[in-house]
Amino acid sequence: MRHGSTLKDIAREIGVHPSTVSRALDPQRRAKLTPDVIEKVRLAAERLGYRPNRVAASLRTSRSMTVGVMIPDITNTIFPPILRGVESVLEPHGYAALVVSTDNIPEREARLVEVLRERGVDGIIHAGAQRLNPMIPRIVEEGTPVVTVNRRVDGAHIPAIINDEKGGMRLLADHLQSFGHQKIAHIAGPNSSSTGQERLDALRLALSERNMSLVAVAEADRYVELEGIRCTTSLLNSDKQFTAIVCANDRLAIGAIEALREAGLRCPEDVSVTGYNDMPLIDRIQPALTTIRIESFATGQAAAHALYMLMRGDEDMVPLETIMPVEIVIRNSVAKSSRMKL
Amino acid sequence: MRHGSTLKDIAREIGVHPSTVSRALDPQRRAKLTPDVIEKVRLAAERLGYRPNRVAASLRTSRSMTVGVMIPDITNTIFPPILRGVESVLEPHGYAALVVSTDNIPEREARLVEVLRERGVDGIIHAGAQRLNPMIPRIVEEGTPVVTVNRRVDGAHIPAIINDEKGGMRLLADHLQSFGHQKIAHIAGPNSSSTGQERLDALRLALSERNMSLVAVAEADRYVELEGIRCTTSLLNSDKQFTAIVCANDRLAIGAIEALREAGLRCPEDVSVTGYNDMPLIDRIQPALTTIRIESFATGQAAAHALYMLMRGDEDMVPLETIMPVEIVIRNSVAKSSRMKL
DNA sequence: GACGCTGTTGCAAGCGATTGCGGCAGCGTC
DNA sequence: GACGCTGCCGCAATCGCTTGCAACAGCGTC
Repeated sequence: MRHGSTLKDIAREIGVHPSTVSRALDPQRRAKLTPDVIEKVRLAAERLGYRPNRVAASLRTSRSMTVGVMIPDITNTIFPPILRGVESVLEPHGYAALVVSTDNIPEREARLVEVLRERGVDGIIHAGAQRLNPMIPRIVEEGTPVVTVNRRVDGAHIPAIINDEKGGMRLLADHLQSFGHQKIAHIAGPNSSSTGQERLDALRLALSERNMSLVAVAEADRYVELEGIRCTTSLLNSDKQFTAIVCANDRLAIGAIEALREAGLRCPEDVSVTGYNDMPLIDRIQPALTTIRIESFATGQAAAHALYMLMRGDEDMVPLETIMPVEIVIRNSVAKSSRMKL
Repeated sequence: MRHGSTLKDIAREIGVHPSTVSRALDPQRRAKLTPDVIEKVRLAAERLGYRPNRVAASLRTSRSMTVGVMIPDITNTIFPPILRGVESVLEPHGYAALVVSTDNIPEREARLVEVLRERGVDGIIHAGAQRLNPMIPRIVEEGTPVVTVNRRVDGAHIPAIINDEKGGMRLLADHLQSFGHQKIAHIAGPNSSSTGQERLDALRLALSERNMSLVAVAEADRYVELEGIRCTTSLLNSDKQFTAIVCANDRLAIGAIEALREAGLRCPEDVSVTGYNDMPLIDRIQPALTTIRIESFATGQAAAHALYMLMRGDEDMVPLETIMPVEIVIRNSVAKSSRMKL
């Protein structure tokens, strides 16, 4: 007796058929009923403490009113705002979110997709960071709407919400150029991640547009400070000359700054460093990091909105790709460099 | 035809009754069947790409194998690890998590509880920060197991997972004392939050045990840097003398350090500051903050474990209160103070 | 007053899985 | 050879809700 009462109870109580109660309780169909009946149902429902059983409704309608949200690691600061964004648009429409962590492990991801589908989610928001995942198109083929964030799926027409990486790198390039930087090094994200590859490409483009040169690239294995340190020392030990390091994300930049310090170099006086994402507290470190702010919350909203359209069947209303604007946040990690030959 | 095939399909395929298929697929009841049948079912299930419909199972068994996780704001860095911890123990048992954000708004919280119960969650983990919430005991009375984290519910016997605030404040007091601090100021969290009140009480106790004195307390309205600044300036403008400020959390401490700087005071040379929680990147600010590390991941695990026991009906196996250990992380925000009269 | 029309409610068939109970083989025992 | 027991499987009800269709009441119209 977990559930106090059912439609049948209410029906018996006021002497109507359960189907009538069902209709009376649904704002959509309610219109077709006598106000008197509606009112009686409402009263009885309240009196009995009726709580609709969505599980039963789901079985009948095969719509669960829940969506799956797949996130590599909620501990990564860019994801919580995305989740909030998703929630903020879906919850008012009556959807709840089943949240799972993939850790970017393909097998785990595959299993979690099963978990979600067994539970009958009406749609999935996939915030994975991996570049290729053949599983996603399969889900779509089987009939579950999917929207991805931060990554495009080649070939399949799956709506993707992505950040304007090109724009971000252009902003950074402009800013660096305005301080006279010409020779840039880059610490790229793992190339298994979509952002890693895309940001590298975007940087290349932005620099070449401005006649600046990308003199060296080091690839991080993971987006962590330690890798930022490793890559920076390897960059420093190479014979390449550069006056600024553009990092694929903020944590890498933190590592870069630390490695520079350990090497006896000052940031930004000797070499400038830029980050990406504008994570919380990144404005409090020394030097405060100049970085690109991405609108994670808005990204989550956009993804949810797109998914909602898909779930309603308005497929043609959702663009295959929506590019979220980014902005540069100028702080103190970029300056003229003592290494520049004037 | 969202779902490819059902138990009935498999049954028809190999000429047995659906109930037999159901049993063959369940590791529990499988034992009672002929290996031959089990194998045929397994094969047919695989061939047809059978995916169990948990919604139907839930309706029948009234167990949804999902739990609700209520979090004030996932954007707050202490919560993501808790969520991961919860997931890490519940997921292996076949549970998925419905995650909702309460924002600490009572009405919203009430509505979300409805949302969760309509969806038939088997249990709820409530990581609220509010102190009193009469709704929680009601849920329990209605038969849904609940475990709270970070807060006790007076009166009701609802298992709570809480951090060892007393221990944390003692560690801080010891550390401060070892540097000669005697007169301590405190920036407390909002008194509507359970941690706010408990940490204040714990600090009081720890200081009195050591013959140190709490000379002033300022209460923050919210756990944000701005409030840390406001409280610190108000503390500074009072006529109280103190050499250290113990803050109820790290963000408040960041504000405190900033306010000190603005007031021309140095941290830690003039006044020491301590934080609480050990949030990410807090070790990178200037000065690196000495704080208390709470084990959020383990807390989530403990909560999930307790809830699991409750859901299994082993109520007597779960303690009403489990206190998670904390540790002090000593960095550079505490030192001897120039304000001490030697 | 009969007819048709409109509008409101009842009917019943499911959605897909679970499960207590009963049936019925097959075997051993006397 | 009959009986009983064990073990495997089938039967059918059920969980609570939705929904196309049928029924029927009430009304207006001729």
